[in-house]
Amino acid sequence: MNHKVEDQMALISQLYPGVFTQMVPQQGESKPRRRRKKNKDAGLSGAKKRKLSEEQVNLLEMNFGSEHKLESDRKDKLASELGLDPRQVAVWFQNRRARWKNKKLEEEYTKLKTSHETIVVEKCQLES
DNA sequence: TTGTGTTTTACGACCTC
DNA sequence: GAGGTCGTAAAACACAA
Repeated sequence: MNHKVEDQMALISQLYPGVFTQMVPQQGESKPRRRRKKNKDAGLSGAKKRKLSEEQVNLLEMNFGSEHKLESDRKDKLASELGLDPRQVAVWFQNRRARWKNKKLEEEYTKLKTSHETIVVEKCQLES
């Protein structure tokens, strides 16, 4: 899929070793993850995966805007407001945090890349 | 159409507190 | 143990050819 973030982190850590050591634990010899069983959620009685409505997403976004983490109470309240399973709300927040983190990473990468390019230009000017 | 790339929803494995 | 991240499967969607 999308390897942009990995590329960015590779470049950043090349330029600034140690920057991501806390965010990116070394997974060098990562263990193989087990494949998920297909359509295990028989709880939904064969229901297909459904996109959330615009209204639901809007309310979730509003809540995410005010607080990125979700206490049990707030999760249950939100879920009943949205007519969703609390588990769906929790998953939505997990995925939203992941997207937010990627976005931040991308911004950070752009900033670092720009400043790196500026420095390279300055260096060339000084050398010439 | 349909083949293909991207986004979204959902879950398993593992980690942390 | 509950709830977090990470990696990824699979459905949904967008869209060029």
